[in-house]
Amino acid sequence: KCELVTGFHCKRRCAVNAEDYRWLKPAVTSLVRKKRRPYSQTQILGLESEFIINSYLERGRSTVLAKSLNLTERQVKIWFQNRRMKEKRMFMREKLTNSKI
Amino acid sequence: AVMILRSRFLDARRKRRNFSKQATEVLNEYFYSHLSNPYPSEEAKEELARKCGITVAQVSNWFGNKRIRYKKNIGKAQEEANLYAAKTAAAAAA
DNA sequence: GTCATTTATCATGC
DNA sequence: GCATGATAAATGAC
Repeated sequence: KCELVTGFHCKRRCAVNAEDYRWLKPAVTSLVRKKRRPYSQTQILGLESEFIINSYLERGRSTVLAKSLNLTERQVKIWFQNRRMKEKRMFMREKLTNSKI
Repeated sequence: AVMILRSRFLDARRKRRNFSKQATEVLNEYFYSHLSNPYPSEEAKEELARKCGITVAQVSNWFGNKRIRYKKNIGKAQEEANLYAAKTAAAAAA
């Protein structure tokens, strides 16, 4: 049902529902999706300095951060999720380049 | 310390290099021969990465960019689509 | 929570 | 000057 409803494609998890050429159709979410807005240096710095302390948000911390950085709680939460993925990619890359040398 | 880690990560796109002609050829062949559902499995990605001499992540990046940019053109890229369609047809015939 | 994606943006190649 | 590869926000599946 996943991509029939959402227009999203996730091969690994939804291979059963992979309908031909559906990926060409505009995703339902793209009609409503919030446009990507790059964060300011001030916002990044605030988020990064918090991430240094701990990569997982403490309870209630997102509220404080969001207010001080003029972001929504959801944006702060998602930023930390993406940031953890970034950290993982950086680690994998480091490991890859080291093993090749 | 923050900026050091940051700048080191940004170096990846600062040091960006275009893929080889052969690598692009392999990726395009897969893309246009799976145009109905151009989402290679993890295994297929590894195979493509090995053939192209790039990383799996780079394969994922390429398909992500290819899908969105193909969809944006839709018609302008038909020449390329027909080219690779004919190529795979010729390969199948042989 | 992770993670494969979509989309816009960035930085570079040529 | 755009084409191209990589990254940054944002979404959805699980």
